[in-house]
Amino acid sequence: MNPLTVLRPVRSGNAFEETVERLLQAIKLGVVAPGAKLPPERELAVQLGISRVTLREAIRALQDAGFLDVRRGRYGGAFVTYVPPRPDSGVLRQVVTDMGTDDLADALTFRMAVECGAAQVLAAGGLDDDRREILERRLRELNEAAPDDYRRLDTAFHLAIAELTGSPLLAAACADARLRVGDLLNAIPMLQTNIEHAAAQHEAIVAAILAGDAEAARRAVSEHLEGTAALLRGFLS
Amino acid sequence: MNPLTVLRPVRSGNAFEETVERLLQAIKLGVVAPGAKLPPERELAVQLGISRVTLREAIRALQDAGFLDVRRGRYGGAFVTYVPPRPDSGVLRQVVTDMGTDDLADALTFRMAVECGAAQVLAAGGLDDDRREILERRLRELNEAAPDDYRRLDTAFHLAIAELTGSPLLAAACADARLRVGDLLNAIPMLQTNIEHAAAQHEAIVAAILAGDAEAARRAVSEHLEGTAALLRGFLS
DNA sequence: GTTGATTGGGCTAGTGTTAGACCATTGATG
DNA sequence: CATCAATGGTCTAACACTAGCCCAATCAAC
Repeated sequence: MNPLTVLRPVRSGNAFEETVERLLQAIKLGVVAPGAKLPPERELAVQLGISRVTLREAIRALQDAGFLDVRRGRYGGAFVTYVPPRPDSGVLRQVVTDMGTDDLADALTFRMAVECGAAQVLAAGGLDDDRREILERRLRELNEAAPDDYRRLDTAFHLAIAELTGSPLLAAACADARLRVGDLLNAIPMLQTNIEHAAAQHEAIVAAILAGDAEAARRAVSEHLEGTAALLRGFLS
Repeated sequence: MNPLTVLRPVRSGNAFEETVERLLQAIKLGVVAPGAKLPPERELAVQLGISRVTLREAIRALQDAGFLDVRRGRYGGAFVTYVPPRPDSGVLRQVVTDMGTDDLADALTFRMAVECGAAQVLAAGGLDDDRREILERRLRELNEAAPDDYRRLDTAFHLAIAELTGSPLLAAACADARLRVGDLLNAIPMLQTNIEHAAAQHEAIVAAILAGDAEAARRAVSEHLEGTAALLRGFLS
């Protein structure tokens, strides 16, 4: 048992850096849509478990970097100005090289494991009617998505699988995995054939989960993610 | 997409508390065996990404609580004095109620997902000869374990599967999952039939991984963990 | 207009955390 | 028995972070 796995850093950085990273990824992932605003500072600071001062520094950094527009007064707030860049293979190559091959492989492996695990657990555990409906609604919304909303709703769909397991730890792990590949996914050009292919796979995933077939759910997610992973790995060679 | 999943706390507590928790679980899990010592403070502080002062406060707390014996001078250090209590269903009931049913279910679900995911990924990715040997050695050591070493080597075996994927993120997630159920596993009485049953399942897991059968690996881990989970859930009713 | 609720902006005092230096103790080695 | 390397013990100055408070701006409602 490698002690370095257990006795690993208890903190990944200072509170300011972690907060900037979190907010940035929330923005890039579309958790807060362009034009919408973040929760009020006082609320958000509580959610993130940090002081308002630290949160404000992070917001200030994102404002300076052009991701947010902060307005004072009632009905004010921190509004998202960032709009995802048009996917482009040049951008993708840049993002991949920025990330480093080791980190990329790590993130892809991690994502494969936790998302497959979540689908398996959800299928095996069974869903009540409310949860079935949520899952089906997410799928429907994704299928009807306008191109600009596709990434956001795709993320929402995948995260919903983890959230529906009822395990906050698992949901957090899947969210973290998604955050780590967020820039990559945003940079992948969306071809019509890819979208159709993905839609079929999404249907298969939902069908397997609703059928309570853990085996098939795992396999469907695995195949779905393998497509993305293979595409990204292609850029390493 | 639930914003609370993404905009969750960036810190789980202060550095001191997190460090105490980490060290305590490392001790309970047998990462540092009874009678052995922790790495020197200066090294350990770097590994944990904290200052020596904070680390020393944590070590002091564990010393006061009777888990460590700290000795000065060359060949000194912080020696583990803790020895796992004899498993006992009274202790188990206590641990389960202390933990709370929600946290327990969360931890078990999380563990099921990440360990199944790790086995699947490892089987699918294939192993070179060095890694095959490590996996086989862990299994052999576990099968030959004396009763007092069983838990420690069982943890080492399960963690090895995650570590062998080469994904630090995944290894960390599995270690975290294991830490969260560590107290529970330590409190489960080990019956001879259980050990034999577990041994057969461990063999099946390794066989599936070495055969590159992701499907079977996932299923074998799932069945293995389901046994423990069912036993623990029994204590909730 | 005036008001009032909501929101960001800023300040202060106190606590947590860090980096680095230096001291004290121990025990194997010569 | 003197030495010395390794280790825990302690101190300080600087920085990070927090809680709490009040101020300033905005705008819908009246």
